[in-house]
Amino acid sequence: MTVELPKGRAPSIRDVARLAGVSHQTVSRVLNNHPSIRESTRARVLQVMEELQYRPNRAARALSKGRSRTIGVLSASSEQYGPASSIAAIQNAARDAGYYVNTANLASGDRESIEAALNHLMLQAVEGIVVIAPQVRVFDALEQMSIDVPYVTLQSTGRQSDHALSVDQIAGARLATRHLIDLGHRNIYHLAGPQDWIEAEARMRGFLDEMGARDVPTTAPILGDWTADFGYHAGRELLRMRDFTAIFSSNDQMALGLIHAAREAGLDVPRDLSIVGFDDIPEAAHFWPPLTTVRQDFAELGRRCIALLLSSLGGEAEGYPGTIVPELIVRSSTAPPAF
Amino acid sequence: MTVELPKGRAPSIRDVARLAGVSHQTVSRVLNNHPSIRESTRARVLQVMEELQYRPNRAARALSKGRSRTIGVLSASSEQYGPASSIAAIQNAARDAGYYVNTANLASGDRESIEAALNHLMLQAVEGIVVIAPQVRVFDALEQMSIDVPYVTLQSTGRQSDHALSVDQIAGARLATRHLIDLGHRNIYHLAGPQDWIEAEARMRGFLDEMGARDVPTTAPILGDWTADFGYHAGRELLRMRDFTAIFSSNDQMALGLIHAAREAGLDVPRDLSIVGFDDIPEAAHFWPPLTTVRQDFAELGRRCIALLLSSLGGEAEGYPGTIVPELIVRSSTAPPAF
DNA sequence: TTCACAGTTGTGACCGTGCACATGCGAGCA
DNA sequence: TGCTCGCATGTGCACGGTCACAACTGTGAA
Repeated sequence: MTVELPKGRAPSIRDVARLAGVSHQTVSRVLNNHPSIRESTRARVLQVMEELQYRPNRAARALSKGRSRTIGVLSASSEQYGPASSIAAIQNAARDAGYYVNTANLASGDRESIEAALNHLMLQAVEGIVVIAPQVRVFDALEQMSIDVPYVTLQSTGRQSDHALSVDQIAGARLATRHLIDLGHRNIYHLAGPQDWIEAEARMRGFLDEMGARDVPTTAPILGDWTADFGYHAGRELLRMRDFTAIFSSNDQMALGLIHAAREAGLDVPRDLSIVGFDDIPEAAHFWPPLTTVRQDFAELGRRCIALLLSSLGGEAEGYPGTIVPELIVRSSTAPPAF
Repeated sequence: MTVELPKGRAPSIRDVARLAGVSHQTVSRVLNNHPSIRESTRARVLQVMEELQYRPNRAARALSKGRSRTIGVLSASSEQYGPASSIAAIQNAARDAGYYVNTANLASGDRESIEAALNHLMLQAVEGIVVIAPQVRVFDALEQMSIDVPYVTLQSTGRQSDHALSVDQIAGARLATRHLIDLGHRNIYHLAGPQDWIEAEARMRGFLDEMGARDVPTTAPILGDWTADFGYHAGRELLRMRDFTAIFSSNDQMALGLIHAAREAGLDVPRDLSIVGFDDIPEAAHFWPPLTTVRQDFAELGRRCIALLLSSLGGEAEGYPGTIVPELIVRSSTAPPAF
């Protein structure tokens, strides 16, 4: 027996209902696992759904329930390993929780671009926003546009503690700095990330805290842009005066550029110069020399991020997971200073 | 004067209509830039929208028009530079065209995982799908699930020419191979990508074509998994018998691993061993030695991909852009063989 | 004057789903 | 028997847009 298919459109619950000999509401109940459905009825409905290749219409559901089940991700430099990993993890976690994810990329860091991206997300009626970007400016924009969906960022911000995931970037940076100090270094530079990225700020804070705690004098951190190119050029500048024996770089890519510059200047890493990175990208173990760095679990970060956002969406407020502490991975780019 | 806001819900076109003293249909026409609207009416409506902070409801629009304006991206290894760059470009291009993008990540390459991802996308009523994954299996799944939305992949597949973007990966691979042959190498290995990735296959084909055209005998390519780790381990295996003087790696990460293995074995790159990569990731210029590689314009790829998909969606079938030819970037990881 | 016509605006139905409420039915109990 | 109660199911409407069609206006030509 062939079923009569509706002409152009996709089958709706009413089509299913008609063929199963029930009301559309019964079909809806089957879809939503309502308890009071006779088993035989449920089976019949499910069978018709199968025959018709029925798929619920998300737009209709969203319209009727007033909820989009969509989470927005506002991201910058999403082609880099760290952000990309987090985004992937966020998408997986959201999908497991029955949510959809929409990503808006920042063309640049200016207000106009941020507003465009936020508008794009708001037009889709996202229920929450995850920020992976220069958060300071984004937060300003969020407030100024009077956007009232909950938002979350991957790093703690200090001023927005409710929205923050407490990944202890500061502890990670202290770990890296302590490692250098313990090796005997006293003249240590810090190559930081862009100014208003929270990660960059937290890592810088960790560096300064540890240096202060150990009474090691510091120089002003250099603000970079996360790229290997920047690390290379900054390295060339720095190496004009060799008044340091170690550098703590705010991410692995810039560390790679630094190593490149050091080698070009005829220095051996780690004999003449120790370098520590941050992130532990998969390539870091294969740099030459293999990079000592601080491992971040980006995937776990993404998962917790979604957990936090969902609990903030009024869902099951499951116990808030504790702080993630990054881990120092010692490889071969660090050694005691040569005197 | 304060406007009377509707209580809980967001304002709808009917709220705007009431306050502007027009019908809801007139508001709709303003939204859709209908030509026959008196300028004064349009201005009044726009002003009320501004006052009410009105935002159109995407779900309602999608429901009534029967179009979701959403494109799905099916992606694997989306945390790697190449895929991540393409995804970002796709998102930007789609946004510019007024589309939304939803990404589904493949947990693994098995059929179950692919079907779950495709289901996720279909539940959102995506109008088209971009595939950045082991396409062979995904295409099988697409056919078997009788999914009838148009789909596109970043690379030409041979058998699915309608859905393909003709980026000449083969030409890129030939460029790399030719470079090695021209330097004088005759014993060249190829470290390929995973078996059913179209990119991997195309690059392998280019390698074999060029070797054949120059009458250089070849050995069977080694199938890798795109990671630096794999390149490292494959390199250690290969270097047990040093019956080659050059390797063409299917991407830059594996090339990095190869260099690592070569150095550990006491070989100098490029004096004892020449290595060519593929992609030109931003870090490739800072490897040691800086990597000779084939540059792909991932962003352009993403843009054209969306252009193709949109034209396939029946939109403005704008002239199909020509083939992108990758470019060989010669750095310091290649040299004539030492005899 | 009358009519055709273009420009501008309004009316009501419809898209697919979920909710509130109503209804039918059988079991348990006084 | 009559009543209550809980399960299983049905009816009608709301959600916020768009579409088809109707209606009203003013203008120019016959």
